[in-house]
Amino acid sequence: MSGSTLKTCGNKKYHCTVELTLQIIGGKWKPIIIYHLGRDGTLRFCELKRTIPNITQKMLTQQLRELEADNIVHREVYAQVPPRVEYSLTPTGESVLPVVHQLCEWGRMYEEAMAGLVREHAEAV
Amino acid sequence: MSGSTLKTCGNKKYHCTVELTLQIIGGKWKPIIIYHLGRDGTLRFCELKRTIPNITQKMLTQQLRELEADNIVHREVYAQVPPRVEYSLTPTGESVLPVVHQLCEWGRMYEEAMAGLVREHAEAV
DNA sequence: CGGTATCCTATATGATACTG
DNA sequence: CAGTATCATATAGGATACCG
Repeated sequence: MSGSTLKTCGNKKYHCTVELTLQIIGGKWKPIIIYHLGRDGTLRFCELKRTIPNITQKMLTQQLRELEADNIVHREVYAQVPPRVEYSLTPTGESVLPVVHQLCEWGRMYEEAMAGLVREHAEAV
Repeated sequence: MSGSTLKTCGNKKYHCTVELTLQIIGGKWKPIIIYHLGRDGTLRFCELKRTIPNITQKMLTQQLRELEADNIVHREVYAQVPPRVEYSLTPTGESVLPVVHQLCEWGRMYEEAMAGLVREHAEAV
């Protein structure tokens, strides 16, 4: 961990594998996208957009393209008018689901723990 | 997950708990710092600095202060000349170790899988 | 030794308008 | 519907110099 030699994987440069993982799933919207694709299996662009209300079209496109380049997400284009594009997780994408869920789970525990500390402090006063 | 209501925990704002977790441990150097404190128990500032060769003094200080504010790291100051400051994980900080390790582990698997894909491709050509 | 302070660059994210 | 293109802003990260 954290040696000074720079490694490469695809387009990513990193020193240790935590960094690599965070470069792949660490974007503001990426874990959310992965989570929903993991839950729903396949979603169209507009469905993802509706599911994640605050995301802009630009960010959704961008993050999906990066996830696709990193072999996390599969993009299936149907030659129709109007166009239909469906997104789903690749096997590699599915392998990262437990990681995303653990991030979620730890955050939930942390949330509660901090709420507890605040309560204790309030009672002490 | 990903509702549009903004939650608050300490100084952090987030929609879902993945975001919260990544705000806490997602900095460029934070997982590395946590990892080393998890392995070594207690480290002085200069020891951390030496252990993470590429980090600047400013970033190390900054990330440590944020981790301290988030109750991940404990900072113990000894009133001496020259000064001596020791850092260690809080119980909350220790609870995040498995998460960091899993990020590490998934990255390692991903690394190998991608190397495998590249090899296959090379053989096919 | 363990920091601050200042300045600067790079990257991430966002708002808005337009398009096949 | 599923995008692009452009412009603007915010935040992260870094180089360097100085300090008790």
